[in-house]
Amino acid sequence: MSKDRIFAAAKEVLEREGIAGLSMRRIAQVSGMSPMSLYRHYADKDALLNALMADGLMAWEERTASIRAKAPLQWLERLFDEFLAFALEEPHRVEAAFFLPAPKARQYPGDFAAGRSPVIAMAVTKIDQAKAEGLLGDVAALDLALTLSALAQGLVSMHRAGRFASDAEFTKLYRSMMRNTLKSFSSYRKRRST
Amino acid sequence: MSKDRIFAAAKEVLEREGIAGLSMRRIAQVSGMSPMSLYRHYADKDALLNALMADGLMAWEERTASIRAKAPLQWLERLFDEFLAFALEEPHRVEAAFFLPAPKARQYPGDFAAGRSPVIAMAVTKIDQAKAEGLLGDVAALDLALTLSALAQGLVSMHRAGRFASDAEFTKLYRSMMRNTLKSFSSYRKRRST
DNA sequence: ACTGGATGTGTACATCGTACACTTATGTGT
DNA sequence: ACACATAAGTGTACGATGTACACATCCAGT
Repeated sequence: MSKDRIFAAAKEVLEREGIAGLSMRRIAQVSGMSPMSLYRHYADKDALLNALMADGLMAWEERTASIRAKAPLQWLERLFDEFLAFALEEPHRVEAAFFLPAPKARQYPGDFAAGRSPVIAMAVTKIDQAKAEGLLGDVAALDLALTLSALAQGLVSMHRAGRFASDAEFTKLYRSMMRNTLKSFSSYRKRRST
Repeated sequence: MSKDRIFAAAKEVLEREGIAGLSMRRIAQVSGMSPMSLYRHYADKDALLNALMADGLMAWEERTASIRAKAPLQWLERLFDEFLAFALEEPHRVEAAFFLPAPKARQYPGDFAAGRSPVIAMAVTKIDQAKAEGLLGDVAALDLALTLSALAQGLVSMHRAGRFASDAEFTKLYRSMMRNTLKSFSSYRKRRST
């Protein structure tokens, strides 16, 4: 199907020139078709971008699926390390998956509570597991999962906006922040702690 | 100076039609000048957007300056409540200030460590104060300030991307997350280097 | 009054998304 | 094998955008 050829071309352009380079005409050129032919397969540019977003999300889910860590807190650390790697290795993909205006994005709380995001669902499972083992204080699992996600995404969004002096600097900070935050929740008990 | 007229027009357009509506021609029309005359005062569109960003930042700094809370942790809570209010009341301004690709954005760690961001600097002061009062564990103040900022920004970026069912839902979650995170650091005591 | 820089403008071009009318390829029923 | 309907692909064109460039206008200092 030539729809695949178009999509492959879009991915190629995205990877090579970033989101800014993603014009219908450019994609058409790379795919070897005429610009208007894209519209036979995608309603409009947004539809194509949505497909790229879904693809980015899939790539992300595949990455997370390969995480092998039995201890729940370890798994969470690995998860966010993986997100960092994803952001550094395929920034355009991450951008498409997490930062593009996304009309069909999953919404909190409904979609997440219902487990429609496999990654968040897995994170929630791990958090519950950690709580059961007494490794985590009394926080709502979904809220904690979302907190960590928001933090990671916020850091990546800052990085993407040129807020860090270098990738190395960013990596160091991201790692330390995610770990500190996770740890701070580990020792957090609703009250009367210490 | 007609540069001011142009800038005022840009702000008006930003407020009324969002970033998407910000075209040179539209701004020119609102300012009552010809499109090309804008170039006499701003090198290009990016320069104008940069000015809008700086203005948004200024508005943010003014908002934070009005926070009256002597207890350091209270001040921090108020700070992030204010950020929420800013994001909900003037989303376009926030977008311009924090999410626009910003070539002259302040960078971590240099600019922040040097106190070039008044808000972060104040937050760091408050955190140190809280630490001195034994209200906070042993975390690097700047790192904590940045963690909280990243979290807030991540949440707002999710909201902006339509990830929450409603403003009310978002508000509830934002508040609870910021408070929980701050609280979790309050009782966090383990030692860890950056 | 003259002149030179500052300020404003009109025209034009490349690029973008995409509407629309058209041609060509493909598959189906007879 | 043929006719014909539908799918797939294309060429042309329009309106929007950023902005280069040559020109017009204005005003200060002589």
